[in-house]
Amino acid sequence: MNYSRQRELILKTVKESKSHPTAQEIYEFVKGKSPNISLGTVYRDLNFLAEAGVIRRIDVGDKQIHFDGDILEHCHFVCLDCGRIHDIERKDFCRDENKNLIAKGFVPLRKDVIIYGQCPLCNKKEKEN
Amino acid sequence: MNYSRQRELILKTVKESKSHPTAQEIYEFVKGKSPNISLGTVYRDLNFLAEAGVIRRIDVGDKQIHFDGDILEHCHFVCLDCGRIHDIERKDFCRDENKNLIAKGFVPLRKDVIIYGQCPLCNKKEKEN
DNA sequence: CGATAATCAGTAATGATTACTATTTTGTGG
DNA sequence: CCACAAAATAGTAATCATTACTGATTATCG
Repeated sequence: MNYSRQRELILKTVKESKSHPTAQEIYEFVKGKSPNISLGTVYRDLNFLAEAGVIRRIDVGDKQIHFDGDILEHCHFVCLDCGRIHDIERKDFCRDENKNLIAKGFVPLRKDVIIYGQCPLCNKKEKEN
Repeated sequence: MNYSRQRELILKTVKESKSHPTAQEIYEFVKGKSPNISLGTVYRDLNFLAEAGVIRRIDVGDKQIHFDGDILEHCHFVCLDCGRIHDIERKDFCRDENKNLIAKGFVPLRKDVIIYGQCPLCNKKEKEN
């Protein structure tokens, strides 16, 4: 039991892209291969795939959600000038963090680390039921 | 030269809050002290203060921007059940990361690290001009 | 005071995302 | 091969946080 034709196309597009595209950008690309695809379908399928864990959502605070086909652990560097999202390897981030980045020409200014999961209160509640 | 009365009130509200409130929540709170304040003013002043670096924006992907009066380096833990944003100390995050968190009852599932700054290309361009 | 700039309230506009509905596609069991 | 139920889709309308705009108000500083 595989994904539908459209969903497969959207998945392939995200997986093959290196640019962390938005839903709109993915829509514009897949329209070339499946001209009457709808934007709603792109959103629905992207959410489906993200929920299934085969792609990853990236929220960098530029009003649009970006998508990443690489679900292996890595960080992102967002350029405040051009807006591009660069992939950062784990080893270039933790321990002497900025050193490696700066050596590659990046100028890090600010960092956001967000962990998602279940908080102690909700975990306790769940265990009790 | 200080901030205006409204701006001061909004700053104080964010600084004294521990709950990482949204613009709407801040608006509702300050309305109690300055009843005819406008939502637009709250947004404008929050953006002004964030731009000035005295408060911090947090984008956790729940459609609303949250604000944090604590600008010292720390991470955030977002509960996928209740949506609450918990502060995480730096030392509880890096090195044996999850160990400390789990010991406190957190169940970490996913982590997003985003670094903001200038990318090598834009830095090069800037230097050339 | 008085001119000038900053700030504001209130409301309208924006734009990414989601919801909805009628139609089409798909898969399954006979 | 076919009928039929479930899933997916196109196209459009609705949502809703945020921003833009406008005319009025307030602060600043000579």
